[in-house]
Amino acid sequence: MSTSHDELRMIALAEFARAGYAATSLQRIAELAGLSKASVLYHFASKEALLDAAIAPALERFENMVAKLEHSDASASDREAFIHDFVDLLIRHTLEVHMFINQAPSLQDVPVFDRANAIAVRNAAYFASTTHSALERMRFGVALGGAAYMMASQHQYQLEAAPTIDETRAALITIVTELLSPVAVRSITA
Amino acid sequence: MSTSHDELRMIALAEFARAGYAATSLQRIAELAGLSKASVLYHFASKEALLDAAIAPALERFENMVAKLEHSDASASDREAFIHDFVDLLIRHTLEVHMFINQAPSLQDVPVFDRANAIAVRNAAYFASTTHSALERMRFGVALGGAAYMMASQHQYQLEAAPTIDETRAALITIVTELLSPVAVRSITA
DNA sequence: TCAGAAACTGACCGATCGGTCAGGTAGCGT
DNA sequence: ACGCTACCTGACCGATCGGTCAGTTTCTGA
Repeated sequence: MSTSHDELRMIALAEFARAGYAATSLQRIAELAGLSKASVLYHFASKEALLDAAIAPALERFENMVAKLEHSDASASDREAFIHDFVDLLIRHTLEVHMFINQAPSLQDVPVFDRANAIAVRNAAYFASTTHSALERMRFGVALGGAAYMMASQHQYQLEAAPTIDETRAALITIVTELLSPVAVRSITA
Repeated sequence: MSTSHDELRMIALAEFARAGYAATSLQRIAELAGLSKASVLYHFASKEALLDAAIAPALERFENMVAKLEHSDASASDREAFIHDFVDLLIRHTLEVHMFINQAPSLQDVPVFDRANAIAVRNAAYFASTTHSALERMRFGVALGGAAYMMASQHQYQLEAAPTIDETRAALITIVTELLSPVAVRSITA
């Protein structure tokens, strides 16, 4: 039925992520979909509504993850489960993550990005609350931010051999687990 | 003499970083500087030239760092020196880093961002060449990307106690050093 | 003092933006 | 065959964009 509707959502997401929300015109999306600009605005009330529809599903998933984490008993297995969910989110919603990493600050006035920012902050606040060490907090930030940035920007750094999805997933889980281990014994060789 | 010139460069950098290059109009920059739009274009031939002037210094510094690293003998002390330089760059040129992290993909057609991307890729290529492990490569990416993302986005995650510059520097150096240690012994507690 | 350079400005240009609207067209249940 | 609805369109709107230009003010060095 609403194939155009879904198609537009997917096209818009890809183009918003590739070229940026502000730099992507409705005209451009219409061309990519083989429609007129007026048709795009028939399916979505505004450009902002289109953005909302494009990233809301991933956003809700992230919201649920954080909510689950906040209501957990802070056990190691809960944290482990979160890491798996988080990495899975990065892999399955790379475009949305790309958008958030690369455009969130510029789009503070767009409501759906406000929501995304709020959840990211809640997530950061949860991890920050589990330690009093500034170093530890920074480690959390580098872990989650770095993993997200890595997925979002992977393509522009890939030289030859691109790792498979499974390799990527395994590596990210390993690295994030290392950095998020609250009292890990870390032996560093200079 | 050219106080307006430098002032415009700094204002533009701050606003480009805060709101995004595409979303920042020359009119807006002119207002912030207390000048007319035409005056802005008197000092800089175009909006793009203004962007170039704003981020070129940081870019050249990064270029020199990578060049030095490439011509080093790959000793541990060279890598250590690079890490210090890199973290220092993140701290001293936070706005430019912010711009690169958050807007590089959207601005591929702007020459100066092409240059920045090219250097980042060269940097990634150097570290990738020092190992055959996909996990190790990913660790490098998370370390450098995560540290940069952390500095660029720190402010939106800061809840109450903001760490001092020195704390931030020390923490970042520690974390990046850990992740970049090629054959580090890593003991992880589950 | 005065000429020329540097700094600055308002008015204007074509292009493009997001969004509106009146109307056309295709499919479908009856 | 009919009417209703969903889908789609070209033409148009006001606003804003980056950039140009002719002309004015301000600064400066001889």
